[in-house]
Amino acid sequence: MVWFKRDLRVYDNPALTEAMKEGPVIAVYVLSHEQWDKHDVSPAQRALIVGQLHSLEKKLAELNVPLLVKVGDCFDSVPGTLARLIKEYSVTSLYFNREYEVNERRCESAVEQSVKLLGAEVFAFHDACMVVPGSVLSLKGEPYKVFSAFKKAFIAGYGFKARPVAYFPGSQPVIDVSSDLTELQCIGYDSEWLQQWPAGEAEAHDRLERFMDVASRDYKATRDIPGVPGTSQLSPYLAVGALSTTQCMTTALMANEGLLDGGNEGIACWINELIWREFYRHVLFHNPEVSMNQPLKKETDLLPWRNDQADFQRWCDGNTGFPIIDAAMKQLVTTGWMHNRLRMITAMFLTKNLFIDWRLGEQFFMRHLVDGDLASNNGGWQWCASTGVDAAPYFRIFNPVSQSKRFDPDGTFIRKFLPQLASLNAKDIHQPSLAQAKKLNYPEPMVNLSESAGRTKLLFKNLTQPTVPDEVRVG
DNA sequence: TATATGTTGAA
DNA sequence: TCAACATAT
Repeated sequence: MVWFKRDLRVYDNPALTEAMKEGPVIAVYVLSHEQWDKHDVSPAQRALIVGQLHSLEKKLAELNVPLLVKVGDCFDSVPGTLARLIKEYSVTSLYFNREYEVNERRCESAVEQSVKLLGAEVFAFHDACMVVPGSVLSLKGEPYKVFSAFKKAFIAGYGFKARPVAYFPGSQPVIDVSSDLTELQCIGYDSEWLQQWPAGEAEAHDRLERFMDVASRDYKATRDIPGVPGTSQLSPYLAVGALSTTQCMTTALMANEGLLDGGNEGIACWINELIWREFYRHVLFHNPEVSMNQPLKKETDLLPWRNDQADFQRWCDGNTGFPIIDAAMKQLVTTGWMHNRLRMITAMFLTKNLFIDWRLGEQFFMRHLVDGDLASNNGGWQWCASTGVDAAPYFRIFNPVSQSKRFDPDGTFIRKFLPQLASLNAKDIHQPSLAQAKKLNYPEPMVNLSESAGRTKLLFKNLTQPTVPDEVRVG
């Protein structure tokens, strides 16, 4: 039996390939609303998972592998559900790919125990990383805390550490079990999202192929411009496992003469992003705090993060009075996705200008992102909040207006998501005057950027060097 | 994956 | 006047 999780694909799926070597296989997927709620899985991602399960059922059927979808109450019900199936179908061994989040690891251990008690064997594989997490260590045997050092070691070891692409399994003889997705039919989800983010491995592969063309020409120049669709947009497919990072890297390497660094500028730049994803997954593997709402830099939890509901709501709703922020938040809520440059700008604004707890922003993103992934989302937020490993230095605070002028120079992106500002010229659109704002019924800026950034710098500075600030020192 | 501010020197 | 550069946060 193969237990599917966030690896909803038949190509490059080590657990599936290995299981099918040994004998007749049935596939199972267990889901629960409560677990989705607890992990803040967005409606967009729920739809993509449901769609992907339907698509997976068809792909597996071509291999004569039946898929059983079981709906349980929560994580705790997973071992029992699997145990029931193991008894019902006289299963002798369970195959699955590992996950590294704390809850997922606990769940896997519980499953392993209960399966072994039944006398069945367990075979676990790695599919979510390009190299096994825990295998990229410094000479002192410690995990890397700085991306550039991690990248160097990752590249140096890639040749002998990289997980090979799992070969495509041949179909098995027809067995006397048929697919059963009836419990999946009862799962409520909003199928509208599937229009924007169609499910299916074929869709993911198409997008990868199309992107490689664009990447090699324009990625370096356009990847930071939210008004241009210059990024791969593959993250939703990576998040549900319709595609693996190994497949992405293999494709990129083929287009770059096997070079992990250098060669084609655009492709090398994208490979760098794939390594960031890998880095954050390794960081999550080594640091359980990532899965437990705690900062990697412990001392930053002493910062007096504000818990201002009204201000937080304005950020969520895109009513901050800063066009680039507001347009970005509209993009998130309406499309389930936000451009990476904008994720940094909005996160930096929430944490450094509004000084609101990064965890509120992290959760809001998870609740709306179709590509929500704990490791990547938490990594990005802790980078922006300066609470993580290799985080942005606390004094390097983005100015949303400067960023807007630099990365959305003619206001194309702002105009798309804030049509009320469409009439403003390229100069004014980044920061409408009070008169323009009033006329267009657009909110005034909710904070003074330099004052708020200055306060945050001071709070961080006092955290690391606790001294009386100059301003209140006498003499 | 920064920004604000101040200095310098060419025009 | 302003680009180029240095520097502090």
